[in-house]
Amino acid sequence: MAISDKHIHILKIAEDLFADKGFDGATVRDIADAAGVNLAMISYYFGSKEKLMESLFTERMSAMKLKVEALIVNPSMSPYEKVETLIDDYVNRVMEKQSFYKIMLCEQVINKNVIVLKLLKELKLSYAKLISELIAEGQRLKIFKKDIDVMLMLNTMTGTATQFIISKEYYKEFNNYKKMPAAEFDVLIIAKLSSHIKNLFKAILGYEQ
Amino acid sequence: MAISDKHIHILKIAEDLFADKGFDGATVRDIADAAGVNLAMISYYFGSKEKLMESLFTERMSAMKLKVEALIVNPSMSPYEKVETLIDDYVNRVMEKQSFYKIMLCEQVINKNVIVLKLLKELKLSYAKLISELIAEGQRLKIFKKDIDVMLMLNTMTGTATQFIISKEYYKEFNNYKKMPAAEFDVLIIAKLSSHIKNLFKAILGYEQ
DNA sequence: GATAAATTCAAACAAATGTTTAACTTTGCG
DNA sequence: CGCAAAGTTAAACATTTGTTTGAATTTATC
Repeated sequence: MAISDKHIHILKIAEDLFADKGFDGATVRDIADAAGVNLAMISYYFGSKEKLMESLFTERMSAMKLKVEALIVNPSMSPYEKVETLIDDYVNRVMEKQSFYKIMLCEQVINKNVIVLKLLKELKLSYAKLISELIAEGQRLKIFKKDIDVMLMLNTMTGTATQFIISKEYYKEFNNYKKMPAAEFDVLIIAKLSSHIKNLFKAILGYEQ
Repeated sequence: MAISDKHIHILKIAEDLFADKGFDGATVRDIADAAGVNLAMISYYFGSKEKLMESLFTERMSAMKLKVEALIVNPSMSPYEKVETLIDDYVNRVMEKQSFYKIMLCEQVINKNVIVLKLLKELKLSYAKLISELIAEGQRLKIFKKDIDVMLMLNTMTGTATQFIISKEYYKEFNNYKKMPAAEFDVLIIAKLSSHIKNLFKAILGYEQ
């Protein structure tokens, strides 16, 4: 199916609503109203609410894979630089696409749509495999420690970042950032999150600057 | 309202269903059927589906608070020991109560029930405050580094653990644990998770054994 | 500008949902 | 026992839900 501007617009609106209310909580009427289109257009364009969700995942996830793959094979970077770049990229992406990462979080818990599930599994495993190779390369070069639990390490990166987006408001309150403009806060927290996770990875991988 | 065995039984069933299908995805009929009670009993016992959820949160969260508080004020432990115990306790609790932690995760994303939201906020902030005092104590004793971002540190603990429970199956597949009995795997992974997080905290807090 | 295809719309549809009702059964207690 | 309270039930209720329909309108093509 060719993707038109209308498709893209509805996907964006649906993304925000799914993130706010969950898949079951956001009704087709909610989405149609927010997108300013007739109720019937959702079925007309996507076939069904389920398929709308699947389109959203296919659309959003296709962009993710390529970037990581390109980074890993880049020959001009050391494993150490690759790890740091990986973290920067990940943190930036999560902060930029908070709605979608919220949806991913819920879908991983709920496990209902088999197509979404398959996409998530594919992404997760291929991601872990790629990073494993990167780590192995660093271990051959004696930059990284032996016996790294790659998935646990990745859990720490994804967990810390996603945990942050769902408790962002508490973070602001606890650290007195309430009056800071949203844009300024985002810049600040991206830097904080990145350096925090890099610090953790340094401990896990055992490298020194 | 006094809590009877029936209350407890329904709560347990509802907990598992909410974790599997989400609050909106699990219907009152689902819960009644799974609990082996008549549909009307849910309203009779709890008032409504929403209040059932609230009861679940009040019930499950009341147990959590006390334990942490008791640990923090314990005078016979050093800050270092307290941190390590805290991690052990947390990892054990998450692994033991996976269903409830899944629900908490989704509810934090979705933010609908104001009472649940209030309980979550209270827990999160009071938790952060308690740990802050513990960290401050360690800093006075020159055991921990200066300038610790307590909430980011806690995000890493909770994020790593919750991320693990939602990607457990991928972890098994990736590390060839598929044939291991579930109980054995749980023991193994609790140990792995604990030592992993302790290692991270060592890097954050800067202490040495 | 005529014709066909694509798009949009209000209305209708059937199924599912949370909740209530009112009758019935069980329990507790003097 | 007698009887009131508590517990249980099947049925009904009013909404809400995702989806479809068939007519109207717009767009594209010749």
